[in-house]
Amino acid sequence: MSAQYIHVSVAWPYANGDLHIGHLAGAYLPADIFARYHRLRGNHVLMVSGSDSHGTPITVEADKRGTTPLAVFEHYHERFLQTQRKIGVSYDLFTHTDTENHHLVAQDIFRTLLARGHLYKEKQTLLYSESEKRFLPDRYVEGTCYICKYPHARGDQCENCGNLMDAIQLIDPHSRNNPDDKLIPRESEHYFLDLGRFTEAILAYLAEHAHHWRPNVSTFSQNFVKDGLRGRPITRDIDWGVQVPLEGWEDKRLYVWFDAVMGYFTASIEWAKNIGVPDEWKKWWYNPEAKIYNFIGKDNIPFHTIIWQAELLGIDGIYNEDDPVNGDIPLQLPYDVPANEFMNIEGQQFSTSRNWAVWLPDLLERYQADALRFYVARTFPERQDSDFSWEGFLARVNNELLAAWGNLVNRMLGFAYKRFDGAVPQYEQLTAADRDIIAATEAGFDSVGALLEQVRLKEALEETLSLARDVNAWLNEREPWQAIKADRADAARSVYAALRCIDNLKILFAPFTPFSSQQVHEMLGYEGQLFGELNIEKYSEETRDHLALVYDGAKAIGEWTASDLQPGQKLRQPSPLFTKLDPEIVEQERGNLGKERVERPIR
RNA sequence: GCUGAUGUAGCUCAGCUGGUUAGAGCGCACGACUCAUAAUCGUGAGGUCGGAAGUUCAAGUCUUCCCAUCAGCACCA
Repeated sequence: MSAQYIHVSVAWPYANGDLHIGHLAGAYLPADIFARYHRLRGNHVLMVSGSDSHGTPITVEADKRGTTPLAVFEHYHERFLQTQRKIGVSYDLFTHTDTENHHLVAQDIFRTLLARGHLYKEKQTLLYSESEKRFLPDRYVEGTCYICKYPHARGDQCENCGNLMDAIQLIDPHSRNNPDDKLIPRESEHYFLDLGRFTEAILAYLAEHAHHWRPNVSTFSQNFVKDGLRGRPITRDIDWGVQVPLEGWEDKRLYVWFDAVMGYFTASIEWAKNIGVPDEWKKWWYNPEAKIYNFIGKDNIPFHTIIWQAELLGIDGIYNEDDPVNGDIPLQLPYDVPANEFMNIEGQQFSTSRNWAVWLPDLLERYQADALRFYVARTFPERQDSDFSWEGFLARVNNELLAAWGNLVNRMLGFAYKRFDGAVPQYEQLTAADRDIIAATEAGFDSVGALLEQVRLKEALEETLSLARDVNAWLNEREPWQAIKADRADAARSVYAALRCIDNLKILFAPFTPFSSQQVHEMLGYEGQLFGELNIEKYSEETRDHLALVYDGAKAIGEWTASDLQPGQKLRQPSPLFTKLDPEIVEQERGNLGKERVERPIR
């Protein structure tokens, strides 16, 4: 089978605070496991994402700190790069939305949609601040709830009675920052994306794809369309964001949801520019054989199963009309949108305001990246919400990852190293049982691989773990530590078989726990890296520079194929793969929840 | 209010289109082993599958109602 083109589109985090366990569980880790699997398969993977620099969450945070949106997003963008590098999310490009490239492509998309009649103008009544000379976004507006008379209702929702509302419905609306600043309703003209025009095309798209989607995603999407697709405003009266590329619209910006989803596309284009082959992105976006997978959290489903598709349908052919060979190929829509549900923490919903959260930079100071990856992957909310608990973390890491896999590696590599002169044993002929266990782990390349291709990641990990247990069970039957006393040749056979199984398992585990697989690879005496390197690079555009996280796979030699371990190969001194966790961490970590957090520099 | 989802052993979860004594891992008990970070392996005890009714030769698996939890959407005030 020839190499496939796999695009891994990963949700863009708002750069207004650190990454937490929910980000990892919802999108980044599933995407990375999937991408690493395909990298091992030798497929052409393009995995992109970036920081969402725009949007009111950023400006709100900037106001709170008395600084600029630019400073806020650049601060967190850099922390995102460091954090994701440490936990090993292998983006080909993790950029942000405030690059020249993103602005220009987003504006081209706007113009294309406008030229083709997919946008319409409409007047909206919004709240205007005389003193600030601007329209205030809903989140900046406070007033008395027209339902329950609660005096501090927000412009988008009343915290007291929970009702959603339009800001103009508030009684006595005023600015949140300045209660004396009375707001007045004023008309403002905005562009809307005419989603209704795409209803038929979206229905056809869903009919074609939804059967292989997760049920929660496909049901939700179909209901969303059934409810009727209404136009959505794509411009706002703000000054932070992508400029609307029209004369007379200098005071307005593209609405953040509109420019953020196109990041998958704009980042692909940036990636191609960065590597010096400007058209390279078309191998995914204008290739009917390519498959685009969009990893997101459930809160974003309609944007990624309907609205993004509408945008793509609306710009079909963009940057490709003049291509003499591929000019007729349609722009590709996502093949699958494997959205995860939410990961709660110790039974409660995640919340930044209460600091009921588990922050990745803090975790990475104290725990191994692979231990976190393993536990989170083991409890992925693939079908329903799941729960992150410290007790669970302790149990899964100590009793599963360390006991079943780490210990298997440690016991046999240690045994071989000590008793067979630091080398893979030479052997005469394997027993049937030895051949069987090798074959069983080799079969994992098909069974685990099939699950990974279907994005059934939890099952894939469970299957892998179960193979490691099978090897432990077989080993207890074979007892090379007994055999070596009387029949060294027999011990050599079984130890060789064990090492070969470990060599297979190393690859099967690699998408989940890449760092420790690399360690096993080295302890087995191999050279080279299973995966490439993650680097933080600086890219310069005409008016500004930006940092990005970039995967360099040039030196990667890992392959999703069975081991061909050679007898006699020199081993390296083995050491334990995983650190055993002290049960005391459970109480300590629980104690941190809900308390104020101090952000520390990432080392 | 509407729509959707979830509720299965102490814990975390699997159980596709209904079909033999309801599964896994962890935890627990007992036993084996000692190469290994007291890790591993075997055996076992644990569930009237949220509740009630119904369809069926047969129901965690379908239908209805109810309870609980969660999410999305809408609307009137």
